[in-house]
Amino acid sequence: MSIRVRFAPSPTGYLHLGAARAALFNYLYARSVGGKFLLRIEDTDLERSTEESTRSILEGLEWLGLDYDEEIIFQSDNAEKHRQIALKLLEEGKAYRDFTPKEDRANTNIKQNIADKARQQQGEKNMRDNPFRNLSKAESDAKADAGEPFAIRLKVAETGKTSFEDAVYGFQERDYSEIEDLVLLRSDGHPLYNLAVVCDDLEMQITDVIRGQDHLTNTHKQILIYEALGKTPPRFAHLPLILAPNKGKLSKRKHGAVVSMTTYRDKGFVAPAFRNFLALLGWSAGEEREIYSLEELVEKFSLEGVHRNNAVFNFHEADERHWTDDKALWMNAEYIRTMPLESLIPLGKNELKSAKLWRDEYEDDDKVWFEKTIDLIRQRFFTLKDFSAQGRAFFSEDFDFDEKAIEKNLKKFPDLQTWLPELANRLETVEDFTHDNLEAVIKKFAEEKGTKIGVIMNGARTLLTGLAVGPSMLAVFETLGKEKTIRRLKSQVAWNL
RNA sequence: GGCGCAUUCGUCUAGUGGUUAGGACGCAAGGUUCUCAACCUUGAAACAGGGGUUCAAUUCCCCUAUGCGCUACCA
Repeated sequence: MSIRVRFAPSPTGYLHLGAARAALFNYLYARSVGGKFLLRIEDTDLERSTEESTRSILEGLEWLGLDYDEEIIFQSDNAEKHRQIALKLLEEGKAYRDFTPKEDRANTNIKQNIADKARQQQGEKNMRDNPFRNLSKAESDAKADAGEPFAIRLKVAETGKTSFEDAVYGFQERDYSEIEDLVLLRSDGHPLYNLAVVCDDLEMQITDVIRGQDHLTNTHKQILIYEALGKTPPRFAHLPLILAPNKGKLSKRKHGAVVSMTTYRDKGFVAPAFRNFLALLGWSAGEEREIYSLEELVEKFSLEGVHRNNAVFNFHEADERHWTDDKALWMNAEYIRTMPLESLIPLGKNELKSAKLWRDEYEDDDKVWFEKTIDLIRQRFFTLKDFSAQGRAFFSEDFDFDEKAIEKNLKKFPDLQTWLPELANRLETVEDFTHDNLEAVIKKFAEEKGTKIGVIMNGARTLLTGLAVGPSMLAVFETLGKEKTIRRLKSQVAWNL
């Protein structure tokens, strides 16, 4: 049977880091073995699920280039089937009705409550002490017929243990005494997660379940359901978690935008770069290398290469320069300056468009110029945003002057206020406005003025680009062209700021 | 509290019963340069602790510590 895996997010927010990586690993695994990568939206939590989230998740997957096979399954569509299956288990005596009134839980600190409760009743807990567990069928039916509300619980055997071989964590075993009679169907008739997952995975013919390690212990419960259903469980592979810098849980609520896929898209990340980064969080090919194309990841990926220990996503909230993981930032810059120019062009276009700097000539009469310019300035950029920010002066006359640059490169050398317009006149005479010719003229000019060439160049840089940093000035002159170069050198705007 | 999982530089990680414990990011210093990146060179930086097993343990076993997860009529 061919391999079938699924990514099954619940639509309660945007696609976050951990989920994205789970999706990526599923995708890589499926592609590497020639299997199918399916998508299932687990929207059974009606209160928290939103269509907006679903859309956001799909966008995130699309951005990462993780295309799925077949139709998307919405778990809520299958609720009735799940209910029937629970009823069937009840019928077969593998589950029972629990008439215990539903406990109202305050949703805050719920985990804490559970732990506290467990602490109080330590030693005396018995997972099989439900008074309705051994009710006769007649009695149970009678109560149900009388309209008493009930949940359906799986009847877990008194003794024994479940076990499975996890592809990442190895052999796992759990004693039945550690597993409660889990609820399959709520008293309001809604199927619960563990039941729904098992039913859907069965229906979708999933062969390998690859998901976060937070489900490792849930797996035992699910195996119990598979057994009750008389089905063979799929193979399981659990992934280590991605933690916050304090090694705590990385959460949407606490960490916000830094864990959202859309943030990276909107902040100018190149999708293949971020995907590459994500792949290396919890997996390695066992070689000293970090740049991998999607094809290479597919080729190299294996579950054996997945780690068992959690990874820290190392960002610094307070530090603007290190707002997200340094390695992600570095990788993005690496991609921007080394990816094939033709792949970068559309991304640059996109960025300029959204900054309202795009002109159609860039694809037409000025195509060559545009591509050359992108190629020139990409060398020192970290994100696509830089094309419209630091790169603005190349595409627009309307750019800002950096105060520090003015101070450092212009005002510190007052002579430049007359020299640079003078240089402009000199450049006017240059017929062939290219690197070598410009260099000769400027060198000579600097010598005449008895100043270092750097003073001239940096002053010019600030007048031409508004910045203190940037590409080699000879390249900038050439790229901007004679007319703009001369105009900007003569402009007194910066001097008056 | 119970159960489970984990533990190599700050972070991502490689690795082996005998290694100068390797790489990457970040950081620092130097070189190069018209600036800043890039690039090159160099540097600081790790096997959680304690017991075993062994001629030898970072590697195998146990314990402790720490972290994380699960322990819901959430997913």
